[in-house]
Amino acid sequence: MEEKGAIGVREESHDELNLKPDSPNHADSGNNNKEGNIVKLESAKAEMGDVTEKNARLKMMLDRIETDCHSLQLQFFDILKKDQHPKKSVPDDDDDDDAGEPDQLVSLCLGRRKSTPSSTESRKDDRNTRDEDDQDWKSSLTLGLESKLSTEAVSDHNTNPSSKNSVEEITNKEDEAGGETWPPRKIQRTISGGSGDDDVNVAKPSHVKRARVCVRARCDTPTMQDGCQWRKYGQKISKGNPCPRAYYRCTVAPACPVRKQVQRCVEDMSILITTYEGTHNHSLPFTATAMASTTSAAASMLLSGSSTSQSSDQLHGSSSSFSIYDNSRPKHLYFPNTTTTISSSALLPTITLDLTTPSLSSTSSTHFNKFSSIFHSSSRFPTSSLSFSSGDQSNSSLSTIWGNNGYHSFNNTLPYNNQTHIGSLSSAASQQALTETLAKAITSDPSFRSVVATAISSLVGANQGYQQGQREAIVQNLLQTLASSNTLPSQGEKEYASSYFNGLSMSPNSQTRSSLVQAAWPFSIVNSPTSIPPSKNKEQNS
DNA sequence: CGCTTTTGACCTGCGC
DNA sequence: GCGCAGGTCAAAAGCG
Repeated sequence: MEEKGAIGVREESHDELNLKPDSPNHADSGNNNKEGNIVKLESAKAEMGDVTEKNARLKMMLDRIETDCHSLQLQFFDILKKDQHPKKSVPDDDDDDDAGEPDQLVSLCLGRRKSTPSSTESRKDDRNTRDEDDQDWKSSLTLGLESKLSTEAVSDHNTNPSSKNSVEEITNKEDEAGGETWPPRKIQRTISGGSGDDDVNVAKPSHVKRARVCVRARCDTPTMQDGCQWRKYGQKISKGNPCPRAYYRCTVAPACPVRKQVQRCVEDMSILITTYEGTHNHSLPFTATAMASTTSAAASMLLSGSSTSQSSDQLHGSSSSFSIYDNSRPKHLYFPNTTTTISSSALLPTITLDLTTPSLSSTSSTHFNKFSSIFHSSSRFPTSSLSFSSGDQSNSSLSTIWGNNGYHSFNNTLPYNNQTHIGSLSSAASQQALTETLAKAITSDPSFRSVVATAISSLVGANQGYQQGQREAIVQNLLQTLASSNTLPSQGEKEYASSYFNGLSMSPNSQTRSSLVQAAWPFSIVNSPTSIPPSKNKEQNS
């Protein structure tokens, strides 16, 4: 983790400090310098002691966090397991979830449910090779920020070896498989069974190579500005939508395998549906990492959710994680008012982040109102419901995080997922409860942490004009504070966290933005200090 | 001239 | 097997 890295750096600096008195400059200086250096040495020693102490504390905290994380995952899994047995249907589950699909929908609702086109794209799959698919799918579920995922998913790794696939590993896999960073044809042949092709045999047969993250957002421009450079390589009119679907590939690096599809929503032309696919094999500018981390977090939620299948295959045995393959009733985590849908159109599992909820258009709404999700899955991947819906009465622990009105939970409303409870607690109590719950979620789920970090980062950058370093520091401090509130329940820290969210939400700038989506989400990078000049974004011209 | 976009052709998978 | 739809390729055109 980052703390470990910091520790290493600090220790190195100690060695340097110890050597300094022997430097030539030191020898040439007089008594004053000598005394000064002695003082410096003393202060350095004192600092060293401080740092050592801090390191020890950090290590202890890290251990605690990991322990808590593991136990929370176990608890979470138990809860989900219990939920499997009772009634199957979720009261407020929309028809679009269940109507057309055989009972294998995954509803991972992070807020208000909304029907999304992707749900209609879902297809069936009753393949016998599900176990292999599971592994391949999982190995493909990381998108974007490799460092984040690889470091933050430590707890995941502890319980789920299959989730260890970092982006690099995935990229290497792809490279090994075909010598190409993106061999779609080969993949397709592999997926389809590919019995005939010799060169395909290198790759393990599977029909899933990566996850897709679909982002629905209101956007006036032809494409969303996510900080990356894209080159359009195709355009198609898809059935049922008069608006053409444009195909882009990342051009930041020559061999970057990441692609995206952009299409207007047929129901609301102001909504842009962007589907990201693949993993960047290069470093990204901060503006791009915001989106990358968002998509990677979403994908990694999918990853963590699928980390242990409870399907009949029992491939991965038992573990502390839940599985979206699990043919159980919907599981609920909760993000306010962003609709996230997991589906499996064609060959790829897809998560849809819907940022177009009604609250988006309200200038009085808070940022986190735009951050709700539904994970909705269907079809091809025998899946269980993993729902973050606010309306479900049987939510998991994480579903208590955001509250029905999203960020309002941070802002003096009840942090309960259950709608019927909204507003039934006093603000102080709700803030405290919320903060504790949030802390648990952050410490227990690296993916969630990543999502929160991304959201906060975007808010900080967009609304307060911080530079990148400041932004990252703020985010880390905030997350650390929130995480600490779970194990070190300082009221001051909790208040800080709550007030911080209040501050973010009440930023006057955010309400004057022409696009609330952009102000509230990584897309706000357009106006952030580190954003890429418009001229760089060729996609604008598409 | 080099890069990007456009666009028709082609390939593949799926459903009937 | 056939047709349809999604996705990609690659030559031609456009642009700075």
